[in-house]
Formats: sequence, structure tokens, C-alpha cells
Amino acid sequence: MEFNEKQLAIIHTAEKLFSITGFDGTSVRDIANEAGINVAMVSYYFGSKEKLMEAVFEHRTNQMRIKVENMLQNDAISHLEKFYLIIDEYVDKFVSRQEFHKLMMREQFNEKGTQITDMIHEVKLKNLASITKLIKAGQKSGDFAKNVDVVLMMATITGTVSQVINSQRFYRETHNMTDLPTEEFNKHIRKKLSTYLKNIFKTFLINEA
Amino acid sequence: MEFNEKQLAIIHTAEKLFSITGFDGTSVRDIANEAGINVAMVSYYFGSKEKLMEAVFEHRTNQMRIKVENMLQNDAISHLEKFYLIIDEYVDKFVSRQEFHKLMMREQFNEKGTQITDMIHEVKLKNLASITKLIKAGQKSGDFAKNVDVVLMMATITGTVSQVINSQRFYRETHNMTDLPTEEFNKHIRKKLSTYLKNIFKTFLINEA
Amino acid sequence: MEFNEKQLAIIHTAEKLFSITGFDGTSVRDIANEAGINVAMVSYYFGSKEKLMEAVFEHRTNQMRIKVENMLQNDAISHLEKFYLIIDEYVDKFVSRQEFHKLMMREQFNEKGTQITDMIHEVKLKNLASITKLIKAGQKSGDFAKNVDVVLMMATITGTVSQVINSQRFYRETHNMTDLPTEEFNKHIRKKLSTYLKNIFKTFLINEA
Amino acid sequence: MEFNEKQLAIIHTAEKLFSITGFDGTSVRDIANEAGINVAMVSYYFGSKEKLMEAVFEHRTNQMRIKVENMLQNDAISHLEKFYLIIDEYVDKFVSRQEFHKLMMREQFNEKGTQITDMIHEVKLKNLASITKLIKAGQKSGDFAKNVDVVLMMATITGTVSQVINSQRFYRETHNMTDLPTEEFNKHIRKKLSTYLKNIFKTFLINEA
DNA sequence: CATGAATGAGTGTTCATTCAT
DNA sequence: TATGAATGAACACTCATTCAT
Repeated sequence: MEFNEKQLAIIHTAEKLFSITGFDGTSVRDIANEAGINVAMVSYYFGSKEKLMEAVFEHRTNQMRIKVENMLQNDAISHLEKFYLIIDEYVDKFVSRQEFHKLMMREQFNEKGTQITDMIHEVKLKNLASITKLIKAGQKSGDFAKNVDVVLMMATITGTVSQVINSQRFYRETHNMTDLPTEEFNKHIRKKLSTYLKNIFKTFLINEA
Repeated sequence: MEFNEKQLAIIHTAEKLFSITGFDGTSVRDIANEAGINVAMVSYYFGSKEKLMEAVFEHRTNQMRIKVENMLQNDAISHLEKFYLIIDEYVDKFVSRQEFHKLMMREQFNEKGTQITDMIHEVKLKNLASITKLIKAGQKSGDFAKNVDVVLMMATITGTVSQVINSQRFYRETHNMTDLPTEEFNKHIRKKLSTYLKNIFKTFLINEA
Repeated sequence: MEFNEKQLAIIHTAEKLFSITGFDGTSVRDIANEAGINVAMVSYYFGSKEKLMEAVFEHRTNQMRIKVENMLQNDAISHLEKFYLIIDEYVDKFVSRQEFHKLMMREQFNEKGTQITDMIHEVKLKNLASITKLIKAGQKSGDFAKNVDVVLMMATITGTVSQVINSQRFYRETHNMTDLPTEEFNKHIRKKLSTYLKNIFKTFLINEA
Repeated sequence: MEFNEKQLAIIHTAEKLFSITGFDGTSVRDIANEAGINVAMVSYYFGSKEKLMEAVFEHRTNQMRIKVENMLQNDAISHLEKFYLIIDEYVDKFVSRQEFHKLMMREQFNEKGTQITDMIHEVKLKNLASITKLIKAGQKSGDFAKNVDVVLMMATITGTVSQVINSQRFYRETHNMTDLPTEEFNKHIRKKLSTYLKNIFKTFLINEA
């Protein structure tokens, strides 16, 4: 599905406000005002507030998927390095699309199964498949240890990144970075998380041959 | 502050409903109906819906704090074992009070700084202090590696547990546990998370002497 | 079901406005303003605008039923006189409850079968049964002609009265009664319709012995 | 006024939808969708929704007028036979244009005097004049009784037909014709109403010389 | 000549809260 | 102390209509 410019403006505004005040906490009027459009446009373009939320997810869903297909075929880099690339991709995605990922994390916790929780579920399943494939390859080659639970590993990666990014205030205050400009903080945290997570999984994943 | 029975009934119902449908998604009438009390009681007892939310947090805040004071003075167990106990405490808290922790996770992501975000922040700071104290002791004794970021470690522990517990469906489906009764699942996931997290941090934290 | 005073005020106002501007043409706000109550009261007391409409009908439904039970057992008056009493009852009801009957006539034409069309249907069936009973008794005694279609007779009585009452302007203008006060007009039309309908059915119904 | 094909398509669709869901219950979008045209066309062609309604009536108004001019001059048929022809014409019109007549009946009940109520009023006045002319001729020749109220007679004819046709369900159910195809029902009811009404007025109108 | 895009006003309904008792 | 009744504000959404093209 393709969105025109006005629709994209609405989607981006909605993404932002939903991530800040939540779906229920954001009124269609808030979105309309912030986006500088008429209230009726939301219904006009998307049908309903819920459908707008779905549009937000549809628009960003691709960015939730980590892409490893090409990687896996590249024989030049080791399995561990491939895994590192996956970590970097997760970190990159969360850091560069903080608003959307905050929104996604929130929505993921929703108990009532909506269209959106289904979309998230699906992407997670796909990501799981990709990572599992890599892990299994690494195990077959003897590089990786057996008996690793990929679901838990995913939980650690997304959980850790999400914690740091989404409740940023805590990290910033404890690291004396309260007033660090967004750009610089993002750069810093990207590097920090990447290194940390790689370190975490290095010994955990590698076969102590 | 002490709450009478009726107030506690309201608090518990609110805790549950807030965690399911969110703060904005839960109406005072929903809470009143579920708790079997009059709508006006919420305002009457707590002043406002927001104040009720604060009461929910005030009531559970203690449970958010990990207690390590006694542990630290116990010379019979090693630093690593002490750290393991902290992990178990986090896991226990999240598993046994899933509703509240889901609520807390959501609220933590709120950008608008409320009374509640402040409460969460404070507790996290205290927990950080406790853990940091232990880590530093371990480093001093040479047991633990230097240069570990305790904030990141906390993020990993809470992030991982939160991911698994709060979007339980994904874990259950990928582990063929869709219909496992709550009790059994809790027992399983407690053990699983505990072992996993200890494994993660074992090599990471220990000094390769 | 019983209604309190405020509910009755709303019902009466709704009855009036619905009869003038129709269900869709009347807004809940119109009713609230006219009744001097808050908009929210309609939902509060009746649940919805539709339910309010049903309440209007529930409240007046008894008045739609013609009562013949006692009459039928009275041996002092002839079958024809009993039928005349029925005519008078119809005329009386329509004249004294013009607003409600206009509303009913309109609603009766609704194609989409609602709760209300069902209610009307039911009352009409009961009225039909009552009249049929009388007609059959008259036929058995030889007073009434055979082969009369009671449904058509009902249609003539209600149709004629409804036409005259509900599009009153035409009758008034053609009879030079444009400015006749309501009270007097009602008195006049009651007598007029009564006489006219009795005349119509006299020769039609009576057996030319 | 003449309407082009597209305008006629809109008029016919509007006539149908207005008769089913009423004027306020039918949205311009409904009409546009059903007619397969653009929403803006209604305003474009007719100026407004109300004007469209007027166009519907303007288009059908001729069919509301009964035509007796030629009849009256025909000396070959009796006055009573002429009156019978008028009855048949009313019945025919109502049966063959049920949608429009349902719409008209509803609109006739509108209290707020609109352009449309005026149109209806005018036609009724003309019809009244035609019938009155015939009745007076019949009275002059001694065929008809004196002291008949033509307005009431019109009310009986239109009222009876309207009741039967517009709340068809009642008639069908009480006559075991629930599933009778439209065509056959129309044929049946046409004959039935014609015979019935003629019977009604036969003795009522004729001078018992 | 025709239309997709856009709008402000208005819809029924729900909301957290207040108030008289 | 406790509550049913009541309210004004806000909600998501639909409406008939306008306008640039």
C-alpha cells in the first residue's frame, strides 16, 4: 500500500504522538492539530483511528524485519560476525526509529489481540526464523554452542535495547549525559549497546572448543 | 500511607485493569464495576484517577526494590552467588507480579514526566545503588571484571524478563506451551530465565583470572 | 417498566420532537435542550437514542391497544354498537395522542425491521384479534355480513383518521378552520370522524336482512 | 423542468433510498454510491440535498394528480362509474409507485412547512377540486347523496391504500402471503383494494332514492 | 463538464468528576 | 461515611457542502 504526502504527514505525527501518550491517550484532534490538518481527514484517509494505527505499523513494518538473507550466503565472514551484524541491525533500528519502537513495545504488551499485535507477532516469527537459521548453521559448523534458546536471546537483545532507549532518562542521568544533544547521544548509545551486547553473547554463544 | 480493605480492593482491580487495557484505556467505571463499588468511590478515596494510579504504585513500590542489604553482609556466599540471588529476585518479582510489572514497564516509557515516572526512577536508582555496591565489592576482591556498566546489566535483566513475561504469547507459541496452565508456565519460566540470565552473566562478569 | 419524573420529561419531549422532525431528524441535543436537561442524561437513563425511542413506545404502547374485552360481554348493546365503540376508541386515541400516533405511523412505514416495528406489529395483531372476535360474533348472530376483511377495515379506520389528523393543515384549510384553536378543532374532528366512519361501515357491515 | 439521464438516475435512487430510510436517514453518499456517481454531483446538479428531494417530487408530481377531465365529459358512463375510475386510479398509482408514495406519505406528515409539503398540498387541492366537481355533478343529477365530505372520502381512499401498501408486512402475514412475489402480490392487492373501496362507497355515496 | 480532496459543523456517546443527600 | 444522580467536556466519527482543477 502506498501513501501520499498528506497521509504520510498524518502517519508520522500519529507515530510520534502514539509513542508519547499512547493510543488511547492520543486523540484524533491532537493528531490533526499537530499535523495541521482537519480532524475529518483521519477518517477520510484511514477510515478510523484504529486503521490509522495499523497504517503506522504497515508503514514501518519492513523496518522491523532484520535482513540476513544476503549475509548468510556470504562465506567471507564467520558465523559470529554474522550474528554481530544482526545485533547491530537491531540496535540501529531501535536507535534510528525510537518513536516507532517505543510504540511497538507498548503495543506488544497489549493483551487484547488486535490486528497490530498480530503484525508484530508475525514479524517476530520471521526474525526468529532468520536468526535460528544462522544459529543452526553455526552449530552445525561447530562454531556455536548447542542448547541456546534463540527466543531468549532475542528477548535479551530487544529487551536490553528497548530498556535503554525507551527509558533514556535513567541512562542519561546515571551517565551524566542529561543534556547531551540527541544526535550525539544516539551515536554514543549505538556504539555502547553494540559493544555490550556482543560482549554478552560472545562467550555465551561460542563453543569453548 | 495505609489503605483500608475497600481501598485495597480498588487498587488491586485498578492494577489489573490498567495492566491489561492501559491507563487511558481503562475507565473509572470499569474499575468500579469490576471491584463492585460505586463510581464515586474512586474520586472519594483517591481524589482522582491519576491519584489512584499513584496509589497503585505506592502500594507496590516496595516490591520493586530488590533487597540486598542482608546479603552483602553475609560472608558465607560468594559475590557471584550474591549476584545470582539478585537475578532470582528480579525474576521472582516479575513472574509473581506480572500485572504490576507490565503496568510499570508501560508507564516507564511515558515521556511526560509524571509523579509515577519519578517513583519508578527513584526505585531504579536505589536498585542501581545496591547492585553497584555489590559489583564494586566483587571488583575490589578481584572476583568481578572491571569496566562493567551496571545500568546496562540492569537493562538486560529487566529487559529480558519483561520481554518474555509481558509478550508471553510469543514465548509460549514458539515453545509449544500455548495451553500450559499459568501456574506451570510460571514455574517453568522462572527456572528458565534464572538459568539463562546466570549463564549470560557468568562469563561476562567473572574475572578470567 | 417504570419511569421517574425526569425520564418521563425526556420521553415526552422525545415523543414530540420525533413526531415533528422524525427520529433521524431529531438530535439528542435537541431533546436535551427542549427538556432542559443535560445531553448525557439520555445515554445515562436510556442507554442510547434508539433505546429512548423504544422507551417512548413502551410508555405509550398500552394506549395503542383498543380494549373490547368488557364490551364483548355486555349483552345490553348490539354488535353494531360495539363496533361503533371501537371506532370511537380509535378516533379518541388518535385525536388525544396525536404526536405519538404521528410518530407511530411514520415508524410503521420503516422497512428495516426494528424493535419498534415489532412492537407496533404485535399491537396491531392483538387489535386485529379483538375486532375479529367481535365481527365473528356478529356474523354468527346474523347481524353482520359475511366476507368482510377485518384487516382492510382496520386499514380504513386508522388510515382515514391518520390522514385527517396528521396532515391536518389540508382539512383545516378546506374547511375554513385554519385558525381554530386546537381544543375546538379536536372536539370538532372527533365528532366528525366518528360520525363519518360509522356511516361508512353501517351499510357495509350490516346484513341486509 | 427537464432532467438528463444522470440526473434521473440520481432522482430514482434518491426516491428509493428516501422511501426506505427517510430523508434524514439517507446520506448523500449513500445515494451517490448506489447511483454510481460522485458525491459532489448531487450538489452540482441539484444544489443541495433538499433541492434533490424537491426534484424527486417535481419529477413525480404529475403522477400524483388524478386525471378526470376527459372522464367528466364522457356521457356514456354513469357518475358512480366515474367515481370508481377515480378509486382505481388512486389504487393504481399507489401500487405501481409504492416507493414514491411511501415517501410522500412520510413527507406529508412533516410539520415544518417546506417546499415539498406545499407541493403535496397543492396537488391534493387539485385532486380535491376534480373529485368535488364530479360529486357535485352527481348530486345535481340526483345520483349521489348530499352532505358528503369529499375531503374525508379522499382521506379514506388514500389512507386505506397507504396503510395496506406501506405496512405491507401486516397484510401479508395476516393473509398468509408472506412469500408471495411482489408482482403477484401487487396484482392481488390492486384487485382487493379496488373492490373493497368501491363496496365501501357504493351505499355510502348513492342516493337511496 | 465533472470530480477527488478537503472542511467545519454536527452526530451519538463516554468520560472523570461533582454534588446533594 | 458513602452514593445515586447529574454534568460539561471531550471523544471518534459522519455529514452536506465547497473548491481547485
